[in-house]
Amino acid sequence: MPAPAAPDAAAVPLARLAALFADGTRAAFLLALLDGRAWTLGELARQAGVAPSTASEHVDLLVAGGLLAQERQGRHRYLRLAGAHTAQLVEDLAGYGGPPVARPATLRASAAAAALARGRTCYDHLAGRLGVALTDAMIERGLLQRDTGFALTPDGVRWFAESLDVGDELSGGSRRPVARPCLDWTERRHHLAGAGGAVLCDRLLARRWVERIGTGRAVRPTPDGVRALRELLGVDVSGGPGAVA
Amino acid sequence: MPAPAAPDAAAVPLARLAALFADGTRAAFLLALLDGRAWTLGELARQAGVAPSTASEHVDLLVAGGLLAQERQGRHRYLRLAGAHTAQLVEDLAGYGGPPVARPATLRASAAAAALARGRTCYDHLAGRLGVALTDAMIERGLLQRDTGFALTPDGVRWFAESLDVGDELSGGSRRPVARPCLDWTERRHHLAGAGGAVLCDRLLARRWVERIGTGRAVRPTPDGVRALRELLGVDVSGGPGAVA
DNA sequence: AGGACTGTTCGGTCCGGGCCGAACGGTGCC
DNA sequence: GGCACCGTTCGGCCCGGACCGAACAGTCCT
Repeated sequence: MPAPAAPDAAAVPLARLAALFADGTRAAFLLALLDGRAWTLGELARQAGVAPSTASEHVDLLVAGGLLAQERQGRHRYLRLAGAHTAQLVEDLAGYGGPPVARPATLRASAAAAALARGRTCYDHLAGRLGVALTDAMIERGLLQRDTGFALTPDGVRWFAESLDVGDELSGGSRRPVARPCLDWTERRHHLAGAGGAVLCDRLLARRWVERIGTGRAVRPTPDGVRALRELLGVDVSGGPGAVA
Repeated sequence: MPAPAAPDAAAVPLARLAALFADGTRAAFLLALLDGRAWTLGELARQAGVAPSTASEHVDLLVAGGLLAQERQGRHRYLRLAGAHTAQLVEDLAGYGGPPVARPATLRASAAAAALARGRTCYDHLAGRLGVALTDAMIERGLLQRDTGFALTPDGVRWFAESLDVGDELSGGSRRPVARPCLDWTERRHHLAGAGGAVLCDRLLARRWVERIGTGRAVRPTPDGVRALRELLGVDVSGGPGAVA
């Protein structure tokens, strides 16, 4: 009946897990990776402002701790969050503001989350159901190939040029891959990232086929956009009943 | 458009928060406090196996970090989690097992959570809807007073003696307070703790008016218990439709 | 008043770990 | 093959912080 003398055995694992977050550099890595992209080690190091050697050690810890998944491609080491569960935990910690202050109206919060699930930007491209729908449509129409990592087909390059007035941005001038898959936390599916994904997002925003909601990452297709995308890709991005205010 | 050179400003606060969890002793404190009781500093120190001076410093950090709330009473320093939001975060971290392995059947998990919300032991007394219902009933019938901190009325002492065969366990022989409020995370309301809460839980279990479900903290009233508690306190603890397997 | 007990402060020790630079190995490109 | 680039390993530095014991302050009980 008195206090159990055995210190809770779960304490050590908890502390070990928390220690992975308890460093500014690692926290910066995790927050950066929250966008769902796979970053290279060098990108992470630059983002956090540390030497590559330092970043390498941090990444080792995060991978060993199960928070990050890695994929080596040639001389690059791509890192991404280990899964949606991990992203959730990062967001929980990052979003913790302390309990005493009035909680931000649960209704508003869940509405905001739903908006993000429908459509949002992920770094510089489109994600959420909108991003996945566009990617699926491009694959279906032979504009995009889904081997290991996405690849734009010749038809795809032509489509970008003719339908979206894209010039030489996709001719490989930059070092950045033209098409790369990006895993979506809400959809748990891949969508188009890379230079192609970025230029797609850029053009859709420029033509006001997609517009930002408020100041955050959430976006939604406009009526014009719904029409145009149905024409161009045969896809319905209206989001179903009740999706647009 | 390239990587933003500014390291995410949220990284430092995140790391600072995580650092509070990133120590075995502090983690043990937080896990112990997860039961919703307010512990004294000495209890926490003994539980975690550290010197009081060490515990004092840890508690300072946790309070300053907003994870713990404190209340000084005489020579005691009572500590409890700062709120339900905090408890949620502790549980999220403690329950993180890594995403790659198959999630433990969400159905089972939510069923277990529901069982805990209905009724459970909280250290040595009853919590959940069951604990709150019993406490409310005792207050309504004048057995318990709710000033600052609970107090057992003379009627309450008599009720314990006559209805539950409680002898001198409540006559202040021990140093422990007879009645103390304990905040419930699922209900966000107070229920009876202290020696009175402990003896109540003890008797109800002994008479098999309440029984444990499996090996954890979850409990449920038995059919006998539902009958007896309706008679003794005029309270319905059947838990509504579908509450009992 | 005295004694028992709870918690705090302070000094001192010690270990872990975050950081860098230098050297090295692997990969891809010309 | 040569060269640029990406990442890793290793040694070394240094700071933060976890811990204890001793001394002290405050509270409660007798």
